Amino acid sequence: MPSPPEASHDRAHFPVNIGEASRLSGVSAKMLRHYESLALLGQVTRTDSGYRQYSEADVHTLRFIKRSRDLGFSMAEIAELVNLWHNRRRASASVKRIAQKHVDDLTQRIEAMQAMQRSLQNLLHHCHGDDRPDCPILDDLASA
Amino acid sequence: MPSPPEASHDRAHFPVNIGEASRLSGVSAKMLRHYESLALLGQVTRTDSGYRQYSEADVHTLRFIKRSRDLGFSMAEIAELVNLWHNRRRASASVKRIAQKHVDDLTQRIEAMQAMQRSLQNLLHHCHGDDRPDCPILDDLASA
DNA sequence: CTTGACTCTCCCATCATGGCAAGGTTCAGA
DNA sequence: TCTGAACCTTGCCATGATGGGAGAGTCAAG
Repeated sequence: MPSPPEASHDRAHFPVNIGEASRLSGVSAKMLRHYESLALLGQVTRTDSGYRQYSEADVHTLRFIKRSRDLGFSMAEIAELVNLWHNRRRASASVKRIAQKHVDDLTQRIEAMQAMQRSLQNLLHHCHGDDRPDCPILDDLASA
Repeated sequence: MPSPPEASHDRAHFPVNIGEASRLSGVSAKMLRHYESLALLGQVTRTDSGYRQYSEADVHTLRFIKRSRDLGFSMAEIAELVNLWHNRRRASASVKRIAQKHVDDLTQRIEAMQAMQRSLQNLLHHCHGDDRPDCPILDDLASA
């Protein structure tokens, strides 16, 4: 008879230890502890010997956090999003406001980087890049 | 007779203290000390009482650093660039290589951020953003 | 001499993440 | 039952570029 398999990549039986929660969520164990210290997961239960025990709901929340990080939200924003997610009386406008602000931040940062890129590509274009010392890139950095 | 004016925004007479070097270069005094600890400025001379004294050449180098930071180069890259700038036997290819790598880095980061932006704008588009709780943004974060 | 502006060094904080060390726990196999 | 591997714990330090502040010393003008 096959006893419960404990396999990492298979259906886990909950609650799970931190390593398994990490594998299931794609978040490193280090970050799991960190998120806990940021109070993103509420009370994480422990075994008698102190091991953290993650429920299926915890892992769900961790996946939510992971996805939010992948979209570039800061931990402060994610804390807000998780709260809204867990609050059935939220207004979708609150969520949209956070997301819109993040998009605006991204837009600004992208534009700043594109401006750098334009300047640099202009300089690159003028630098012959051989073994001679003359270099319009350095000239620009030194004088602009 | 007007004695030397020491004016911040006028022609300074060198060497200058850190505050004046900061104003002339646009780099904060805090960062001047930091750059010194990174050995970007060589030996900064001191008065008997320990005040730093910046030469005109130092301020020129600081402007170079400032401009490089504004273009997004890391301090490690800037250290290389400053060395090349001060080395008359440099090959412009060395400079171009650094700049090209930086442009490639920027390209990658911009693309990553644009990908985030596309996803987010798609989600924003579907969220009505009113006082009802239904929210496709949260749905996506929770399930994707 | 006093006062205010300036400077000095040192320490701490950011933000999300990784690494390491020293020690305790769990479980499977011999 | 013992042992070793694999796991977990806490705690500290590091990143990169920057800012803030404390406590003390310096300088120049009044």
